[in-house]
Amino acid sequence: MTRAPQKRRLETRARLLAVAEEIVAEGGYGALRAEDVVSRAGVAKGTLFSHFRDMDGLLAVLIGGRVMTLLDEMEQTAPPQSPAQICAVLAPQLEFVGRERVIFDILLRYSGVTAAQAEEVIAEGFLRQVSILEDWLRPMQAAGSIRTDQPALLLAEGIQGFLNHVLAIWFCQEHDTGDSPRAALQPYIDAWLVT
Amino acid sequence: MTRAPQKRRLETRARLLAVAEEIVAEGGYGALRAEDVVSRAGVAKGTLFSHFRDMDGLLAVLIGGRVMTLLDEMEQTAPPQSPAQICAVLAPQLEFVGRERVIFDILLRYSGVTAAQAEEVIAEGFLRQVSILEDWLRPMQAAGSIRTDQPALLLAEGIQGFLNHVLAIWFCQEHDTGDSPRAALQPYIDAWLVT
DNA sequence: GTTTGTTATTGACCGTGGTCAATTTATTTT
DNA sequence: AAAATAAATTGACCACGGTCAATAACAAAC
Repeated sequence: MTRAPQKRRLETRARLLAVAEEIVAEGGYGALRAEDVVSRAGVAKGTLFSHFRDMDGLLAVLIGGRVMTLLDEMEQTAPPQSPAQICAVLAPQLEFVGRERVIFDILLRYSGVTAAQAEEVIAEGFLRQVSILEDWLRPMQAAGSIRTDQPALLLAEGIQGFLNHVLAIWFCQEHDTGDSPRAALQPYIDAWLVT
Repeated sequence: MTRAPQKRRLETRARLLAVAEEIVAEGGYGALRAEDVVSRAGVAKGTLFSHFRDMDGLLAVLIGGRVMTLLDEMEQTAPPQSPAQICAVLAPQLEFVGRERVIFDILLRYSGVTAAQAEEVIAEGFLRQVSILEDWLRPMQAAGSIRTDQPALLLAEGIQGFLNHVLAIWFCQEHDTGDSPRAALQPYIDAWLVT
């Protein structure tokens, strides 16, 4: 039987997260150093790693939070009615993840971690994204604007796959090319949802 | 004007690679330590990093070699005639990459590095895979066994995307479930290539 | 063979992530 | 309130990847 954490611990954790966000705001996720976090937060190094398994764990929490916000916003937009609109709605996420390679890495790594372990916001986020997509696709199927020969779930998961695919490519070509990941996404979605 | 490397350098490089392969054979890619490599190879640490940018660079060469072998084998099999056969032919690759997360990570990271920089076997491998797939899909399109409304190139690239997708999922669920990544791949390929 | 210039290797050194026995702080028991 | 138990924090310590000025090995020029 594990006890509830004491107030002090929650405060420490909050301070660590706040400081981390601050550092990220200044220099991006790639600039996050353990030493910096603990010194700014006024705690010892060990404390950080008693709150988060490792730096990736901390990153996962930070990034997971952002993802959740993005999903909230996504959920509140009007449901898209066509493949093109789906791409449009997904654009903010692509933009966010496309910003830094670390984000992409962390997302991929934590995307399916059994959410049994606390703080795995990311896994939850992925599931949520699929179910949001699914909820959009089903009406479109009913309206006959996309294919109906496959379950909406599979189509939704496939879209997620394509998202990762274009992002992977995006990070490889050192984005000197003017085209955005979103532009790359379009043809896949079109072909995938085709009537 | 850069000169050709001297014999000694080539020998050192060969020794480093040989030793690295040896260590990998013993404990997997995850067990590869710089210290071990250099001590077994009888060189100083700096030498290793004068031959390879970093550990990932070394891994990329090792893994790239394997991938190339797999592609060679894939190229020599009889061209598949159906989506199911495509999955079957891709199985060895899934099996290899699915073995260790590091493999997947490295592949993803180096998959599109401008092959201008030498030793980027992996980027080459990805392009090769797409073109092999493309060469298989075109006859299938001609035979009418798969969809013809999309260019073979896009279909090939999509397949690559699904490969990565199922692998990503595979690594998340800590593969305690009995199902292989290959089984997960099938429905996507079927839906993607559907007539 | 000696000098000069280039390539290859060296290894002490540093930055950073992560650990863990010891210590301090809080909570419960008597 | 004092003693006993548990939670939270500490910081010296280690492992490992990676750097770079110094040095050795080699090749070319004389």
